[in-house]
Amino acid sequence: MPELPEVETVARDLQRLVAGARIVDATVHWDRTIRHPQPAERFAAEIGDATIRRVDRRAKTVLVHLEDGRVMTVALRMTGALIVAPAGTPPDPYARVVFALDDGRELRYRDVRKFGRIGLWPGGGLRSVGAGRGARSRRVAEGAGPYRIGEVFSGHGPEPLRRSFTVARFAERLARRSAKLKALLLDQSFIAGVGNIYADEALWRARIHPLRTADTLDEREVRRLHRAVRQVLRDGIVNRGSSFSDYVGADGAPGDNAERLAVYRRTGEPCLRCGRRIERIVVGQRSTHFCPRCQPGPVASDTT
DNA sequence: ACGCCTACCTGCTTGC
DNA sequence: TGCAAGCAGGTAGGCG
Repeated sequence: MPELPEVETVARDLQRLVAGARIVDATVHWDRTIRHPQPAERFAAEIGDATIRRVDRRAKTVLVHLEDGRVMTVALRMTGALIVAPAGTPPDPYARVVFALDDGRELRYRDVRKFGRIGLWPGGGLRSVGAGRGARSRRVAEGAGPYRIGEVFSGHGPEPLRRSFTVARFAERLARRSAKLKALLLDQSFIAGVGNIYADEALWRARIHPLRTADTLDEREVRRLHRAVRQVLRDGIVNRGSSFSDYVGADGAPGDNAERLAVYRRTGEPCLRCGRRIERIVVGQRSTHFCPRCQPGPVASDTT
């Protein structure tokens, strides 16, 4: 999907474009886009006539805060996009939910692959977006109904761009885990917002092999990885995100970051640091790109 | 805790 | 040209 930088770009665009606008109508073209607790049939009625106060982001989810305190969450997953269309823009066959605004514009949720989900939550208590198995088992353990706010939004790891995400905190979390770094960076309960593109980019930047396990990093490597994760995400935001096929900002324009990536989808091309050809392997069923020279292999002792 | 698998969807690219 | 296989930015959930 859109990863952290793409979602951040969309949220900032929306804040600029639709904060203060009123939603006067909503049309759901694909029911399953609407997740619990609002059945799709009721969603349009529930959201109708709501004014948008503010738009921001948590992990990879766009949060649309309404004046009455309720929050609409939009998880874009793989191909979701939120686009503000000026009045008179021709309909989009991939628009799954369309919000009519009071000034004639439309806020369109477009999603070719239909993986994305939109929720509408009561005010007060929305804190963080649930991720991983932990979130569900916690709900069960507490005996709460499914999707009670607070539980739904409780499973995410730290936001990597916050000041509270320190090297020390990262080091402590890494030391407790024996998983491969690539898999760990993709785990939203470990760190929020990193996806396949930025995981590969961060590891290349830190000069660490994707198959290294978390608890084998020394202090300097942890520091490099911490810096690298933050830097690739910040660069992504500055460049308005990485576009390959579907991702666009809320203004409908693709981002500029894809052409600046060092390894992602650059298999066989020269490493920007050393010239060696970039390799592609599969880790946890995900495409993984790295430079075999700059990012030396995890084990040298197997055969010796 | 972790790895592996399937499912959810559609469209584009690649290879025969 | 046609057609099938493989691939894609994410994540939930089941099993071992």
